[in-house]
Amino acid sequence: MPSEQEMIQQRLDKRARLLQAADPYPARVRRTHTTAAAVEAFTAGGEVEGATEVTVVGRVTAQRVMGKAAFLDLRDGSGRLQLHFRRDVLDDFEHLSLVDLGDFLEVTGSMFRTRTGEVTVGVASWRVITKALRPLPEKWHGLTDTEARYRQRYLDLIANERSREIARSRSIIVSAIRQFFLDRGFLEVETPVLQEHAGGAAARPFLTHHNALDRDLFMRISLELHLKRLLVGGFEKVFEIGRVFRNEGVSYRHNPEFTLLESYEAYADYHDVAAMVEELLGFVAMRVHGTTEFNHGDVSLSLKTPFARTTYHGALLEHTGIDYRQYPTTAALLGVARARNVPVSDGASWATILDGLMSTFVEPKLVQPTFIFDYPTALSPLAKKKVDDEDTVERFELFALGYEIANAYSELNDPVDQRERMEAQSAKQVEGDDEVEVADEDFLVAIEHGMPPAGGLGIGVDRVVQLITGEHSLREVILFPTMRDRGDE
RNA sequence: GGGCCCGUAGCUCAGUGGUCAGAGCAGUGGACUUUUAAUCCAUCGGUCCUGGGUUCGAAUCCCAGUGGGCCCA
Repeated sequence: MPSEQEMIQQRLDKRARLLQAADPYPARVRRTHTTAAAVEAFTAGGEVEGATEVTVVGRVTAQRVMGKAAFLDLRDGSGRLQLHFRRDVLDDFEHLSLVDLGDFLEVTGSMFRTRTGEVTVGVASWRVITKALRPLPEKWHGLTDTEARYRQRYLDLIANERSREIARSRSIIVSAIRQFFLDRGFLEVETPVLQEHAGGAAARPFLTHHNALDRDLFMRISLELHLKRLLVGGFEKVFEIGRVFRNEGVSYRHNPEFTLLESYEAYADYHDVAAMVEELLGFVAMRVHGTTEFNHGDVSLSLKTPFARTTYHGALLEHTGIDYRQYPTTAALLGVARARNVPVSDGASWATILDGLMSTFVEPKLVQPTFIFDYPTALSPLAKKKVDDEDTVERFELFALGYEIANAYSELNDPVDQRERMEAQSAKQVEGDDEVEVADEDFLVAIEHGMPPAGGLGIGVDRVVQLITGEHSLREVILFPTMRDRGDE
């Protein structure tokens, strides 16, 4: 019999023996203090031995048994507290042999300080409130196997304080973002995940099927087109924090589902949005770090306003010497890319090649937060063209630590222009490029009713968490990242 | 997409062609009434990721696959 099975069987036997005395999984437990509050109450009360009675609950994380006495460590959400069991005090002392690391206990007793100085509960009564059947990771080295940490995140959270800290930071970040927008009078909304067309971005969607309607539906790849419908409907400031799904590879940089924030503000333009993004990131950093300047390893990052600003054309010129306007045809630009050893897939469009140059030579250099303004029209079918230059649109992206954090436009609201550009994208799809914007007739009809001028914003929330926590891998900031099949079950 | 590294007990890891694959922690049995990585004695526990191949002999070498990580694009 495999040893893991043996250990489980031993614990099942203990569970059965516990059951003879009392249910080791009671529905109701008593708790007068968290472990942190118990220590606090003891010290606040002048550390008088026997004066502070507490009932605490938590998980057993260590056992030091010495014949007629035992010390156990109990951990709850607030911290850790030592328990002291004595045979001369407890008539059920022998039942401690039925307790394993990982079990949950409810313990009542009075606080004292041991001669080695540790605040401890002298246990007067106790019971098991959850019997665990499987062993936890090793107490000293914990769980380091990356794969196990992702696949069994609960074990990672038990074993690694850093993982708990990232999860807490993420929660603070998301609630800070929400508060930031609510404070500015934005309305938080929820729009459909299941859509007839997966629009608003260029990405492969997931396809699913509605049985009752006998109809194929796509999972959304962005929030954009429905939020814009709400601008048509008269809301002036809306935002959504939502999960989107892109049917692409998995790696430390990409997860097929990720969290996107989008906001739309009527009567604002992309410069207004840029100013708001600066404030937003500073606000979030203050909430987590208490400062806008912090270090990640040897990189010191400043989210202090204002961020650096450059243009798409200027940034590419600066980092590569390439003036892309000199290469207006696909063939010409392809020659430039090949000369620089940038791999280009067959049939790549002019816009795709240009994007490849940017992501190869410019983006990795952008460590401190940097706005890149004014993108080529061909890359941005939903952004408004510049007044004096129809090959360029009012769009910026924000980069930091070498990756994209935010993307924003002065939103295209001319329905005629919008229709032409969506149809041009659809034509590319017919040519075989499956990562293009899809024409959404229902959306076009909506904006034909009139969508006010607006500034729109998209921010990858997972990326913001990476930026603020300094985590290199997306899989560290997503609690349950998508993993491949282990293939053994 | 390409390159490199890794996968051995529940966990953390040794073991680079030669007896029956090891240690620590965890588990089990014993000693121990202020320990805290408790200590001491004894002991159980293995699909060496999977499948092929080379060899008298493979955890170890080779090939393929698979899962993970890192780097490059």
